[in-house]
Amino acid sequence: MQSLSTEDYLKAIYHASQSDRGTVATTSIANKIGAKPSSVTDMFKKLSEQKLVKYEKYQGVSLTNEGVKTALRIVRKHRLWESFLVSHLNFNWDEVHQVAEQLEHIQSEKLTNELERFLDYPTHDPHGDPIPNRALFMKSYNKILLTELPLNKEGVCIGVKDNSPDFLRYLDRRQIGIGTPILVLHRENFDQSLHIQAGNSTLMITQKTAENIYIKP
Amino acid sequence: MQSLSTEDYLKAIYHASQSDRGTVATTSIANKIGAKPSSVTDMFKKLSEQKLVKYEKYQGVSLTNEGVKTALRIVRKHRLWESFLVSHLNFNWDEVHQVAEQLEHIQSEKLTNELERFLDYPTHDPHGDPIPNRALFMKSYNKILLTELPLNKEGVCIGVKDNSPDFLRYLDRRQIGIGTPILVLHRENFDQSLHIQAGNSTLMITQKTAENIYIKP
DNA sequence: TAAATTTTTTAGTCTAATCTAAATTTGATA
DNA sequence: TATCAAATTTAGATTAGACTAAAAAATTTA
Ligand SMILES: [Mn+2]
Ligand SMILES: [Mn+2]
Ligand SMILES: [Mn+2]
Ligand SMILES: [Mn+2]
Repeated sequence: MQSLSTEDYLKAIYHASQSDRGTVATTSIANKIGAKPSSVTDMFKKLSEQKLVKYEKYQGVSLTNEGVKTALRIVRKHRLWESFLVSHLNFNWDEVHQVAEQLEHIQSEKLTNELERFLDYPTHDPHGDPIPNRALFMKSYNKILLTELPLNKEGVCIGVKDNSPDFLRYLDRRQIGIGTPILVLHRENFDQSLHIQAGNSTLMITQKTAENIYIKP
Repeated sequence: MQSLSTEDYLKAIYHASQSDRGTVATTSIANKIGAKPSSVTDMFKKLSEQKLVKYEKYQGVSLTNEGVKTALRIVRKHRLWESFLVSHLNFNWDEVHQVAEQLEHIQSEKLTNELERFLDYPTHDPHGDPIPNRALFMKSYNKILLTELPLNKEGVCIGVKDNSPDFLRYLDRRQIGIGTPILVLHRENFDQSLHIQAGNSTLMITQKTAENIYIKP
């Protein structure tokens, strides 16, 4: 049984190794967790003793199989709770993360599995991220960034890379959400900004926005 | 904002002062919490500094108004979650306490209030205990112990005093639950055991059982 | 490749929450 | 009311998780 803190570290390492592929650096976790690098080093040692990560001084960490499983159990709970908050408790997708950050630590297999059943076995959370099933398996669609969608080829928004409330509320105001059909009408060469059709409306978005939106082509 | 531990102490003090009326002794909390008396003394001092309890050396503690409010906010969450687990997640009433013990610490007013709305503003939890509303007000029925129910006077089970899984499962086997109509057919003078009619079946229960069942006369 | 910079670790400190053992106070008993 | 037992507090130690400051290693730059 892990402490709340070690669970957050494992999850952070898991997410970091998804994007970085391979070993994860001390500072990258320090930034994610909001702790000092020296604290992260301490935790790396602790996790290493528990055989949840492989750690070599100055070389960063990587999750062991057991570490991945533990991380995925947290991710599963996090995303199931986010789904519940949106589907039944009137939360908006920009409000759920903070609360799920706490709920993900509740220890009860029965609770997790019954929640999953109650939600009718959802496969993706409100941000379009895949939810590991009971066996910790998840299938993600193959997806591209909106920056990669060819001109005049219809796509559908299926997720976001940046989960910050600021970005999510910005998308709300632009009426872009999961499921919104999107068409790139024009790509401005000068600054890579895009004119797109999102649902019924035509609008302009910056490159930075486009590279945080996932598209099913 | 309180730590998980201080919240559990406040709740324990609240419950103890409900039954004991007045100040609460160090050992009584030590037993409830499962800690040593010396640890409890330390916590009493901390809570006293935060003005959540009134504490005088060797004289025990009593909650301040602010302490009562804080305790009731925890109790509210505990009982709402218990209700949710039973009504939507297929938990039995003997399984919910342990999980609610964790869920009660989740910090989100919106979550609590939306959960309450989702459950349609329940007034009592699965054990028959009253749920404080948003204003922390709760009205409890007036109730008596089954030991006090007069012979041949119809009553209804509306709660239990002992919430332990052992007792609750025992009641399940006897088909006694919240709402079960109960009639005392005979009281044995020798050992105060009772012959009762519970729902459709007639059965014998000990005094100890009877004094843990609340009845609406 | 040597120097400078950045990253990471070590050493030492702090706080919250716990404990044990010893001292103190209270309250009951003789 | 003096004595004793029980309850409570104090003193001192421990553990997890964090921090700062300084040292060491790795990496980048000149
Ligand atoms: Mn978390
Ligand atoms: Mn999410
Ligand atoms: Mn609790
Ligand atoms: Mn209850």
